[in-house]
Amino acid sequence: MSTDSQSQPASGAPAAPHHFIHQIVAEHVQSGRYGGRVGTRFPPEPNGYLHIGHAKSICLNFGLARDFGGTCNLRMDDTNPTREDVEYVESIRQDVDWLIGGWADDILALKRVGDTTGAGHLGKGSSVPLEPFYASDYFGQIYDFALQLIRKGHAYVCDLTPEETERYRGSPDRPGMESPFRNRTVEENLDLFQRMRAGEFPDGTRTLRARIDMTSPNIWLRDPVLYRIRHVAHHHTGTQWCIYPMYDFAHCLSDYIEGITHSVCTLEFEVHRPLYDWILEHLDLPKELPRQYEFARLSLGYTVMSKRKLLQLVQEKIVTGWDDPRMPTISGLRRRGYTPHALRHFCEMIGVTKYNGVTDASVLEFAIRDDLNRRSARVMGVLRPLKVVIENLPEGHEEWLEAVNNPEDPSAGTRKVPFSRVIYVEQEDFMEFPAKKFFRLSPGSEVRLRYAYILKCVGVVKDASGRVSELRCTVDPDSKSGGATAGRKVKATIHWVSAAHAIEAEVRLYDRLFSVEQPDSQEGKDFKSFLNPHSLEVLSQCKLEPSLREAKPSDRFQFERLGYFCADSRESTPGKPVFNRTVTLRDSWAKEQQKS
RNA sequence: UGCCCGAUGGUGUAACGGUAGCACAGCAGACUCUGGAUCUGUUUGUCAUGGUUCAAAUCCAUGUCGGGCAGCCA
Repeated sequence: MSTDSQSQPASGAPAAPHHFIHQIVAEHVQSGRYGGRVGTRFPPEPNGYLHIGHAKSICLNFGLARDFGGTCNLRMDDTNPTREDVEYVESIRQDVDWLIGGWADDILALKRVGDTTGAGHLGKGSSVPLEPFYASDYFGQIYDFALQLIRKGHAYVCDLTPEETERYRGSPDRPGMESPFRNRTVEENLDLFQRMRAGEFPDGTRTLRARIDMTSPNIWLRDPVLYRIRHVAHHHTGTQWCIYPMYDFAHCLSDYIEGITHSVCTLEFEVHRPLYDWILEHLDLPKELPRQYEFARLSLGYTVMSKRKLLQLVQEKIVTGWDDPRMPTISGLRRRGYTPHALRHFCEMIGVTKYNGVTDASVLEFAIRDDLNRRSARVMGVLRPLKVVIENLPEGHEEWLEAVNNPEDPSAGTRKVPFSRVIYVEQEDFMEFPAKKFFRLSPGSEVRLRYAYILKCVGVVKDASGRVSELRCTVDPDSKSGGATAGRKVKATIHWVSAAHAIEAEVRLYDRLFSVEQPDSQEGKDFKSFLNPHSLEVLSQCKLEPSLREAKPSDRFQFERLGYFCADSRESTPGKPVFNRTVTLRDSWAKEQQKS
């Protein structure tokens, strides 16, 4: 199969532009490097939940493997037991499965439970129990590589304290100084390193360091630490180890062990690349070496993307958890009602470069609207009810009107909605003193009730405080949808719900979490001082059409004229639904209002 | 005053020495029983200065601006 045909979407839609990493891989495949094979990996550290920035990396790594008939390993980059946890590995597994499901699940490579060789198996349709790869599965092999480096004179045990190590390292514009322990004999280094492993020394007293160049302009080449002592249990390896390899040492070797060909990471690792190569090149490694390539991480407007900051929001209970629908986490977006398809399309739209830009939040909103418009069933629900009594309808009047489920998809069919003498309409669809260009209800004006009659406002009832509490209206009996004068034009159509038939439900309106586009790059100010106080609004007495009573958790709908909503995956139950607003519909009336 | 990387409309990107294109956003209009969707049109751009070349967003030089690097974090 040609790589070209594989990289074309099946639909015949124009191919996504090939970014620079895609081009590099294409050249390698063409020239037969790595035997024409492509192996990528997605290597999160299990110290937090995945966010939409990880989604970009997932789409990149799985997409590359998919385009070239390769595989992508899901690997836990778990070399620091003090901050990692199984809760996170489970959430990562779930989020990845959800995001790539139906798109690249046959690209996902896992490994046999308990296997530590780095051999992968495709996750889909496997008959043996599989689990993600773990860098910690290679601690044995990585330890042996460390011994090899020592024997070759390329690594030494250093007794400098952390503070001293920092001092000896120098600074970016000033060379470092060599450690007094740099010239120990191979035998002494071997002995000391083995005793480090045996647990003879307390935390922080010794490290294993690469012997490179303390005067290098690249700080990461100034005898970087390869191993540190940590007498703590590891979530995956238990108490087998009290020394743990650093990222730089473990990552390139994990890539090598798994047969990764293209190791794709974000820009901040660019300066680590010489070290990645140095380690692999100073070991006796028979297989072709993996290479590292870097791209710009995603920044998205009106949110933050660092795991540290997201963790802070969770711990300080500013949000309800990692899956709070306002969070940019994959689990939060899922709970908010985002689809995997929309997220993938978003990742395709933003591209892959080495430029650190900020992606406009409207791109994400477009992606989800575009997808939900095609797929979601339309229903009617009134968020802020205003009672309407239709005076020319008899008491007890009831009829069931036909409504279209999805104008974008005729196969979705139709349903019946109940109509009666007392209905609710949206408060904001009525203005006692209509603004310019306001086409909806006002005293004496007419609107179309969606799928029903043309309604005329003939009276306004106010409560003691002067607030409009009820509308008195009449209906044009010939104007029923499909009826004699159904074609009569009125300026607006509004949604409604029959009072007698409505179900009452809680609806949560979400808005951006922050009120400025870049909350974490405001000079001298904490990102939390830019939280949007209106990021969540809970409406408890919304009136919804009765078909929604049995909505199942995670069911998605378009509430006509309002937006897309999704039954909450945690708190919604059939019979008592709770809805989250995923995103509003585009609203040109709101825009019009903002102008004035 | 170290090293590495980057710079194309408001935003994100494409163009690989040969007509600066796409998407989002914006604006204007058409259509519409969702002020949705759809359709049409449209404003706005190669960081600067030199050089190479018949021809430069693209190659070279210098400068400017932005990002990254001094964890026993990843």
